[in-house]
Amino acid sequence: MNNKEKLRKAGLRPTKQRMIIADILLDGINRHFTAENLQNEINSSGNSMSIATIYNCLKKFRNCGLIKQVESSKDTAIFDTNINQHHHFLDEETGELIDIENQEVNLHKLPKIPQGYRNNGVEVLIKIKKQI
Amino acid sequence: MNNKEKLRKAGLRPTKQRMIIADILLDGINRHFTAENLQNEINSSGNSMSIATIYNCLKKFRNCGLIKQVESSKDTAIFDTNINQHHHFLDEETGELIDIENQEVNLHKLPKIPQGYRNNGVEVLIKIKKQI
DNA sequence: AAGTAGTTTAGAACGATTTTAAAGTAAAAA
DNA sequence: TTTTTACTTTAAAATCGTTCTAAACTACTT
Repeated sequence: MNNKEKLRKAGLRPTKQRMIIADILLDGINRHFTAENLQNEINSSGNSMSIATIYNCLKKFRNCGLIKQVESSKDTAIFDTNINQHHHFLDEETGELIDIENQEVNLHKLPKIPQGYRNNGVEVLIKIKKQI
Repeated sequence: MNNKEKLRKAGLRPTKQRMIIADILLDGINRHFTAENLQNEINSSGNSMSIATIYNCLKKFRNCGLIKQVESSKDTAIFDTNINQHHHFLDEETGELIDIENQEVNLHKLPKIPQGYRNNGVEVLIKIKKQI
């Protein structure tokens, strides 16, 4: 399925700007990035667009499940092109994130989901620190 | 150990402002809060201080391990008085966090920590969604 | 071809957090 | 003690990521 079809399927009108972003993000390669990182990639690709459009697009893509947003207490939002359930190492000092494939973690026992809720995904974060 | 001793032990000068905050936070009760929540509690206790002091103090307390900061992509930093390793349910729609005791989760298999790093704590986040 | 609903844009606005630099305070030294 | 020193607090300004605004534009439908 090409990117135009992916956007249509997600209910998003495939505008010029969204296609530029889709061509960068939806290439099957897993990566973490911020809105600013993406803006730089857009510019390097010879295109340009308003930062508001980039934020709008990231929010739409995320809400449609085309990308994920990583849970992180950094001051800048971090997005992830890996939309499969997976986990992360986090170096809290640098903010660096490293993917952990889902099968690398075995969650043997999980607590009961609170009454009236359903499980919507599990994320394991292993905080790591550089050894001296 | 009283709060003055706790601050001293953490290498923090027990100033009037830090004692006010310690008296609110270090009472052994587990809770999640933002800087603004804390300011409201300070005000309700008949005290007051600059918001800059509150942020400075939260950062110092966190760096000393007296409190934790929760990994969350919300736009407001969330702190946690529960400093033991534990986990959370997160309702992504409301931002509500619910504690999960460490023994409620059994991490059977963990990936190898990257070369040159050491494990600095594991946090499991179970995202939950209200059922319709 | 015309209509309409959704999208992009630059720039203003926003809100959480940090910085500034001056005044204040706790601890250490004399 | 008193003096000195280093640390802390403060209000206000600044910063920075992100969102809003409202006007211009564009994709799709009729």
